Amino acid sequence: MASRAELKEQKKKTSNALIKAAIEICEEEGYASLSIRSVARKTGIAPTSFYRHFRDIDELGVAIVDQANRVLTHCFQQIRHKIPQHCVNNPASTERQFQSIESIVRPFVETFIECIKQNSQLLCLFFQERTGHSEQMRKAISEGIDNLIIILSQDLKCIAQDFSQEISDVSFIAESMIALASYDSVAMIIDQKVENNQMNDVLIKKLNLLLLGALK
Amino acid sequence: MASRAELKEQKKKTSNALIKAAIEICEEEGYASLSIRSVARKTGIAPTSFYRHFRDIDELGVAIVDQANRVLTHCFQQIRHKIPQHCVNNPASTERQFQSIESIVRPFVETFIECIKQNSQLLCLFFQERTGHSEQMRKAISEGIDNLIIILSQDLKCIAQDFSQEISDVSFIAESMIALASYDSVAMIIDQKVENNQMNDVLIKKLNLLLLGALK
DNA sequence: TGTACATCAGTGAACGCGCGTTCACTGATGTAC
DNA sequence: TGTACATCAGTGAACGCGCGTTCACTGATGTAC
Repeated sequence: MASRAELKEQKKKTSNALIKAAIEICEEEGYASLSIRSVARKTGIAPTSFYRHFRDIDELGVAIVDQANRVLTHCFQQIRHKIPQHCVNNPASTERQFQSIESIVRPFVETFIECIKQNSQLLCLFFQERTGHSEQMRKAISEGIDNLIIILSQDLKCIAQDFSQEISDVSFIAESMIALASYDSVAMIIDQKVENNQMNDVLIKKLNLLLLGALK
Repeated sequence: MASRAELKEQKKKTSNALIKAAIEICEEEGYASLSIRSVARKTGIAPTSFYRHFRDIDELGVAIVDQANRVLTHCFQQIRHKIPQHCVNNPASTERQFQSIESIVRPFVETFIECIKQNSQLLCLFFQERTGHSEQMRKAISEGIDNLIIILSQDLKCIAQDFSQEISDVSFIAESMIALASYDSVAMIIDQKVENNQMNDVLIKKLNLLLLGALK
């Protein structure tokens, strides 16, 4: 019935089930309350079976972070497609400048927030554990965010050329954008304040100001 | 020997000792790992004595947040004293504008980071638990940060007048400043990257850009 | 074709441990009469 | 001045519980000869 390959596939399924159960438990009780027994219980396997998949809870934590990294990388690729490669050629008026900035900020915020909503449990955990207690998770999260900064920086660089102004600190801007976006998003999810558009508008306003200073 | 008043004082001392011990444990193991027994052990009292001071761990958590709020409020009052009440009268040149912004950002960052260093355990916990699992703590922290935003907003308002430009979103700026500052600070403390001045410079750069966009 | 062995996800019993919480108690201080 | 009672921070024994981890096991699949 079950060939060796099918067995391997079954194992992968169980691993994924463990990850999914862990994310749900974290939402309810926080990562620190996550236990081998609780995640095994939720998955429907014996506690001892956990060790067939992960060495300990932190190794499972890193697997969760890896999944979040994949989701976020895909999100930032979507953002790239929605940002115009070149905004305005040497925009003269202040109005045109502001338009140009909106054309970056709005797609960024809307896509990011949408992604957060679609993966609220996963990404909330991701950003919370950036400063959590597990060193392995912190490391994996930090690398993931660095990767996002690189992606976003490239987008900003392209656009910065239009402003005929050197921007050496593009990665600072990208980092600030991600910091502000995640800062607000996590609070939103936890407090269940999913007052959709208001959230978007506030964040857009903040990032507009940031880029206005950076690109002017 | 010990009068009723002295007894009351002694109780206060024990409560403070519990708070201090709790902060230390949180640094080592995180707030979620904090237990009644561990904090009693570190304080040198019986586990059962804990209940003479706090109903449960979360009530102790709120007491810790209260202390952090006092420290931060004092910090922001110091910042107020270091920021010029009026920077430059209708600054004409871009250079003068930039100077004016630096005169806000630099004292803010230097005073804030100094305060974080002086109270690293306490404030790290404060900003980490902003999105933690205890609802009572989240509420107390949120109120504390709102208070800081109000203080900083008033400072910004005074200065904004010099730019002869209406700034309705001053509280957004204040919030962003605090968000970016805490975002970087907590990571710095946890990773023990206390590379003093580099940290300050990066944060000053970020906040300069933010205010440049906001005040220009 | 048959036999012996290897691999491997999953199991159930058992362990020792730290936890939160209860309970009745102590011993010092203050108060009522 | 003496006696009885109230208050209250701190104690130690005891409880039941969930935890991480160990161990020897099962039962199905694949492989060597």
